[in-house]
Amino acid sequence: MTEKDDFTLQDFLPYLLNRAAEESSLEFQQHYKNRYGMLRNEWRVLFHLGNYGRMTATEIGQRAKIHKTKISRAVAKLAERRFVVRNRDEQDRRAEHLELTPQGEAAYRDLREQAAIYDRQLASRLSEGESEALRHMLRKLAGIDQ
Amino acid sequence: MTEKDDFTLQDFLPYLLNRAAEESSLEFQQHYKNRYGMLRNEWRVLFHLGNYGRMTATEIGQRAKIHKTKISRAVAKLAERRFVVRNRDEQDRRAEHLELTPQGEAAYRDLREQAAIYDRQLASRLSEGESEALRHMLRKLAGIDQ
DNA sequence: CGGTAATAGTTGATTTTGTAACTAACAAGG
DNA sequence: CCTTGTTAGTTACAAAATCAACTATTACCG
Repeated sequence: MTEKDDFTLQDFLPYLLNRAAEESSLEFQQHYKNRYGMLRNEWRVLFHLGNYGRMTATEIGQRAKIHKTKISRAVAKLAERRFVVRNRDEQDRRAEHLELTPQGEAAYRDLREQAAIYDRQLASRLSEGESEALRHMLRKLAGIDQ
Repeated sequence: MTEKDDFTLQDFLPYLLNRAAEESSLEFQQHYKNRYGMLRNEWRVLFHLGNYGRMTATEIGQRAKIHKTKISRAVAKLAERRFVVRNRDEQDRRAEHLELTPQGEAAYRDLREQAAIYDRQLASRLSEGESEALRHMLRKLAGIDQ
C-alpha cells in the first residue's frame, strides 16, 4: 500500500512508451513524407506489402493492427500513385489482393534502407545488447507473438 | 552490406514502439475516458498538474512535450469541467498559473491509482528486472534526461 | 432454394489534430 | 517613449482519425 505512493508519471510505462514512440516516429517520418509524400498509414501499408508480399487489406489490418478505414484510404492513395496494384480475387469477389508495383518495390527498398539506418542510429543510443532486449519486451507488450 | 538485408519491419524500433504504445494507451484510456470523459491530452495535463503542482501551460508543454494548442484546448475543457482553475500572473499578465481544484485532485488521485495498477499489470508481462531496464531505455530514446 | 447473418471494403459525418496566423502583454535598445 | 522583437495563450482553417452506416458478395442453415 505504501509503495503505491511513490508511483509517478515519469515512470508510467504507457507514458514513456508514447514519448519514445512519438519521438522516433516524428524523426523517421521525414523520409517517407519528404521523399514520397506519404502519410504514416501509407508507409505502413507499403512496408507490410514489401515485407510480406501480396496480401489483402484485411490481412494487412490483422498483422499491423490498423483499422480497415485507414487501410482503405491508404491503399487508395498508394494505388493512385502507382505504388500498389489491386487484383480482385476471382473466387471471392469481395476481396482484392494487393501488391507492390516495380515503383512501389523501389520505394520500399529505399525506405527499408533508411529504416535500417535509422534503426541502427536509435539502437546506438542504447548499450550493447540492450536493443535486442528492448525489441523483445516491446513485442511482448504489443502482443506480437513469436 | 549483407547484414542490412535481414532487416525487417518486425524489428523496426519505431514500429515496435508504436505498437506497444498504442496497445497500452488504448487499454488505459478506458479509465479516464469512461470515468471522467477525458481525452488523452486532458488526462496528461491533469496528471502533470497533479504530479508537479501549480504551473503554467507553457511549463506543461515543455515537460510533457505537448504542443501548446493541445494544451490550450485541454485546459479549456478541464477548466470548464472544474478540474482546473486558472490564475493570471499579476507580474506577467500574459501567463496564467494552473492548478487542480479539489475535484481535480480527487480525479488525479483516483487515476494515479488506476495507473499504478495498470503499470504493475504491464510490468508483470515482463520478467523480473526487465521493466526497470525498459523504463531506462525508453527515457533515453524519448530524450528524457536523468 | 430462400432468408438471415457474416465478411471485404468504401463512404460520410463527426471529432480531433496540426499548422499558421492571430491578440495581448512584456522586453530591450535607441 | 516608441519601435522592434519576443513570449503566452487562443483561434481559424485544413488535414487526419474515428465511428457508424453503407454496398456488394459470400456463407450458413432451416
